[in-house]
Amino acid sequence: MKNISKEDYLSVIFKNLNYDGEIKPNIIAAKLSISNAAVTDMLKKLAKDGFVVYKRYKGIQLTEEGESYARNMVRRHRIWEVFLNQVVGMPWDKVHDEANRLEHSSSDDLIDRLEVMLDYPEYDPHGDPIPSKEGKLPKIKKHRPLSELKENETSTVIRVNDFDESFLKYISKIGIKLKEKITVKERRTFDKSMEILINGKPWNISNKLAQNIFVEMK
Amino acid sequence: MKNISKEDYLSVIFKNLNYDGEIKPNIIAAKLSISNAAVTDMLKKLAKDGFVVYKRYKGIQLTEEGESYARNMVRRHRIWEVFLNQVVGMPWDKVHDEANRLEHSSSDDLIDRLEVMLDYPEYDPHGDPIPSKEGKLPKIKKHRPLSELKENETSTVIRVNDFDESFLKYISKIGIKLKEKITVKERRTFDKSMEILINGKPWNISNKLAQNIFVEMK
DNA sequence: TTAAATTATTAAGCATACTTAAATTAAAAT
DNA sequence: ATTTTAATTTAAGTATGCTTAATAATTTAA
Ligand SMILES: [Mn+2]
Ligand SMILES: [Mn+2]
Ligand SMILES: [Mn+2]
Ligand SMILES: [Mn+2]
Repeated sequence: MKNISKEDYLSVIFKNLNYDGEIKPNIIAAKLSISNAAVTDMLKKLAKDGFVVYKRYKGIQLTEEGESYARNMVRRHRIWEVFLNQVVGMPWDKVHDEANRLEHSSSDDLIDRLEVMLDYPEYDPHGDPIPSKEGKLPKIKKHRPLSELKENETSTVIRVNDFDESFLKYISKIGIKLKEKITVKERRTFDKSMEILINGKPWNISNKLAQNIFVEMK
Repeated sequence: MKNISKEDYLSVIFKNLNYDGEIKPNIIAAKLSISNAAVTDMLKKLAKDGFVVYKRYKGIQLTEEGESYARNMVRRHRIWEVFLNQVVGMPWDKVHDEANRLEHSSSDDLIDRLEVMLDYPEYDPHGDPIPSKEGKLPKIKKHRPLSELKENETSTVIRVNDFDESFLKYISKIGIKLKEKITVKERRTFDKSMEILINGKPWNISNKLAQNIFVEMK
């Protein structure tokens, strides 16, 4: 293939399939910030290429080929993120955007070399699992958004959403990182904001922030 | 800018300017393997963008902005090559193609980080000089193609053309690398092929091969 | 210095990946 | 069950970066 747009469509589809393995066009459009019409267009092409199953007005599915292509894109993305973070020393709030471009520009050979250098990492800097060359995903602990914790519950951060630089920058600043313990001290019904304890220090965070941080579900 | 095509045009123009700082469209077309018509088209766009000076039927020049953009592209390319070769362990015959894609997909910040990691390298794996962030090129020794050496002359390889994988693979195989000494034992007028000595071993090489290897001019 | 060859430009057309607007279908609300 | 809203598709159009064919200008050779 080798087509940045198509690769981005496949990644978005793969990462947003529902429990039936389907996705609706408007979700794709929203994630890619393009019109629904453009998505319809592209879905027809992807179907002709054999990457998706497309029937008008029905949920979109990935074919086996589409899924494996998409999974490989996710692999590329996350291996780049680990590499940029661990080897190049780029902060975790910068690696996602950089990887979003590099993922389309590297040979499988390069990705494999990076993986070896990194000694086969299983998770990216934000806690997302990295598919192996064979397409297998490592197990990831059950988790839920921090926003769902009850008052006085404590849990451990195991994943954060990685697509917004300023979000990551801010949570780093207040001491949130992977494996960090967080306690919810107070939940406010009015705006769902909460007071949390990190390293003994109290912070007020919005519901939207809490929705993008994921903690262990024991 | 951020446009792969335009970046490639600027690189090719920069690397192929004649001594008057000009280049003709057909050279660009040949280097990019596209039609002359496409080049005329794009030159108009690049002129409108302020990157080149374009007057119908005249030699093309880079503006100051165009030159600095192009120089930075060359910098990106060569830093990637060094990184891939030295850090990732990719052989020198593979790094050019990989860098040709990565050069368009990396932030200046990433390039600068790679440069620091590599401790400000001055030459790429093929002996080409790397422009500094400020656009300065390190001095490179005077050199000439191996094909111009006289019989029984010996000289040191300081640069090789990097755009053909099989060429690089072959010359590696027969022991040619940077800083290697080569002696010309015999030159044949018929096809300009020559017998050379590398590490005491004799090899027959074609004129075309010899034209792509550059040795010190003392 | 004229003719021939080469190079450059224009013109028309194509594929890709978008857009907005209008029409159609499906889903949700009453 | 009907209406309203939302999602999807179709249609028409745009910008980009190419193509080939025809034309024009320049360069080279005779
Ligand atoms: Mn990411
Ligand atoms: Mn990530
Ligand atoms: Mn190169
Ligand atoms: Mn090189």
